[in-house]
Amino acid sequence: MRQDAFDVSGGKAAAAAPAGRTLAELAYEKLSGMIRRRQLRSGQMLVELQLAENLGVSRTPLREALQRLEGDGLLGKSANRSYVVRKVELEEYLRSLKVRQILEPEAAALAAGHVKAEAISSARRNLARASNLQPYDMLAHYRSDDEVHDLFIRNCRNDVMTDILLSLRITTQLFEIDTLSERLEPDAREHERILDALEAGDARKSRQAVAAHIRSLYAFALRTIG
Amino acid sequence: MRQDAFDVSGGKAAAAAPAGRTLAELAYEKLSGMIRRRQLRSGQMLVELQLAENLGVSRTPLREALQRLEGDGLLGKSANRSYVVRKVELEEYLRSLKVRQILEPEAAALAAGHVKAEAISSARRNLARASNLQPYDMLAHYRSDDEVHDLFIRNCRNDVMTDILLSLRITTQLFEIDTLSERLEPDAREHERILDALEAGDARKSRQAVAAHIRSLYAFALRTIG
DNA sequence: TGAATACAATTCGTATACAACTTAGATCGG
DNA sequence: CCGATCTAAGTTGTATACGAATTGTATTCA
Repeated sequence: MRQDAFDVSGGKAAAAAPAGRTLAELAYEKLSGMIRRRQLRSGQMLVELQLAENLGVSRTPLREALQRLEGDGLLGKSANRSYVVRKVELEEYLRSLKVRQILEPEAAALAAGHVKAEAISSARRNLARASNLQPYDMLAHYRSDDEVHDLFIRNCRNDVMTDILLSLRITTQLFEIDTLSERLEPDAREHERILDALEAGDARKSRQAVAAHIRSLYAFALRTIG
Repeated sequence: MRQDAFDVSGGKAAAAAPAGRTLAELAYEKLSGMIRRRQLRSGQMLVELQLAENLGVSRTPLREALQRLEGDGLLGKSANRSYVVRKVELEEYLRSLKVRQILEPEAAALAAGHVKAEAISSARRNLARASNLQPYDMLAHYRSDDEVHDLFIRNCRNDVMTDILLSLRITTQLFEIDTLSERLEPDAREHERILDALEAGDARKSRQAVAAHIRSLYAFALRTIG
């Protein structure tokens, strides 16, 4: 009656759950994907009963999913207490970029020399593919972006830093920028430099390449919108 | 029928809620306090029905509170699917210190010159009081610690950074260290240097003082436990 | 015609009942 | 005496019913 990872007190113990995944988890994953794929637009109000019927679950597990999504920063609450897809304004986007500017270069430096060559070449392939897609495909752009940043975010060997950087990327993706296609070319160029540095296992160059990339994002946002 | 901060689509709109605070929020606050005050020990398993009766609410709002607390990192889930008070091991503590070592000095530099003199002197008073308490009072130690760090965490004028640093402090406080009383004297000394730098509005000195403090924490943890 | 008020509909918050599942303990067989 | 299996108790997951509060609309009166 002892658990694996937790030792101290505790009472009797027990359990319960429908075999594999719970409906709440399922709803969470579906909604998370819908938001990221822009099937639910920023600012859109979510009505629980309606959404529940749509997903084929009752309100209880749906609400659990909504609460988790709020915690992740994907949803917010309107004055009505209704959930809404969070809208990230320029100000918050810039602030989160400032934090990323501090952390991500360090993560890249820590990851240098610890990224599998296979993962790097995969990122290179998808980067080239996304760059050449006609017409411009925003989702492919985001996917490639994720893949590159994930390389050092997930390989910096510091779980705490990884979690923080992953959640910061949510903010980034929730920020809707209608001139995003203009970032395709500079992103590709800067990402390649990052991949080169990681591949070489050069911490200093990795740090520098990521720093330059984020500075570039910051300047672009200011120039285009601010 | 338009909300304040959210513009896009949305449907009709509506609302509902028991006047002031909801039971879920109330339960959240109570539990959060109980964990921080160590009334619920790390690793302790929480039984929903039991806890609900204890707090005088039904399982539904209680579960909402538990889910939020899990999102905050205060609770985890055991293999039983039961919630447990999260146990932070040395490894995670050190990792979170590494991240703090990167971010907090920057936060302090950003906050320098923007902290109200009144807040600083209050922190100084409570610091002195906590240092002289006989016998050693862990909770007072933590409270004073919070007050000092909050000074620059909440005044760095970057919400995103503030939220991240606040959640990192949860990890810190969940890490149970039985020789914490030995930190009383060094903490006091280092905190005073931080307060001096903030009071002078000197960004460089603030950054340096915070960096030194966190290095000291790191070294202490390694020396005492590792 | 305009404004104020009453009403109805919609929505979230909460309690509760039930189902699914796990574990502990007892019982039975070898 | 040891092991396996069955049973019962306890816990979480889910559905649903009801209550409370807000908002949009209609109605009425000046």
